[in-house]
Amino acid sequence: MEQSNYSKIFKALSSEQRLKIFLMIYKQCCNPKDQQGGAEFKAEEGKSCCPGTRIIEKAFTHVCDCMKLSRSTISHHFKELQNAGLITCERDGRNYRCKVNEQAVKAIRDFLK
Amino acid sequence: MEQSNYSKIFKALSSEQRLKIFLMIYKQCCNPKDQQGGAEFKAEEGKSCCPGTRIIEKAFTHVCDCMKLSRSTISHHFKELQNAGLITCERDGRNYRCKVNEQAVKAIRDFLK
DNA sequence: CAATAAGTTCGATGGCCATCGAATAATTAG
DNA sequence: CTAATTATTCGATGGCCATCGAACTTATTG
Repeated sequence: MEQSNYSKIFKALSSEQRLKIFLMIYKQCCNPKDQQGGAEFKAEEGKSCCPGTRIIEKAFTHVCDCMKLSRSTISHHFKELQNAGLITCERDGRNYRCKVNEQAVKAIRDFLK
Repeated sequence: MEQSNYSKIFKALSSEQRLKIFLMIYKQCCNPKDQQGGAEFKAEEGKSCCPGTRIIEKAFTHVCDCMKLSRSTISHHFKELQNAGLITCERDGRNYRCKVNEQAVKAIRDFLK
């Protein structure tokens, strides 16, 4: 991965609020046992597959419930995370379905290797 | 390491120019074989120790030679990298002696583990 | 259809930040 | 001491960005 892509990823994670949002999603995707109380913030039965591609239903709504930011700001942060390639989101009716992008996770892990 | 420290590190690396400076120093410290032509950008004989704590002499000057930025801007970037805990610098007379902070490198490697 | 719910888009705002050149300080060489 | 070299500090500037509320769109429910 090129330097400019890394700086995009790091820029996306340089906002403390956005980092928090990303880690909420990441932990649900990759370490479902580590969730801190947010019992509902969990992939639905039958919607998850292998670790790392677990799909989060109603991600937007749950993030809104957990943070003191306006919905428009959170919408903006989701967009930035998508633009940096960190997450992928789909609309499902009125709701959001989203997952962490494994390629980006691998890139972060390979940085400084 | 706490989330707010991670966002500081990522903020420091979110500027493309600053990322480039950090990687120049990092590669000299940790992978001296990987240098791209900058033959002079190398720890002096007898000044280096174990990998990861290799000391870079005249880092500031060499970075200035390699980048199209004013010296004042580069000075600013060095300060930001220090504030984020990524590098440590000392003055040695008129020159700069600097090295990568292993603790920060470890933190980056442990992110998403 | 009407009402509610979920996200998006827009415009404004305040603040931070990358960059520069100039002035300054500190050190070394002649 | 003087001149040259090296890096810092300062003030200005232009641009980007996090945040908000309001208006809007789309989808669901009754």
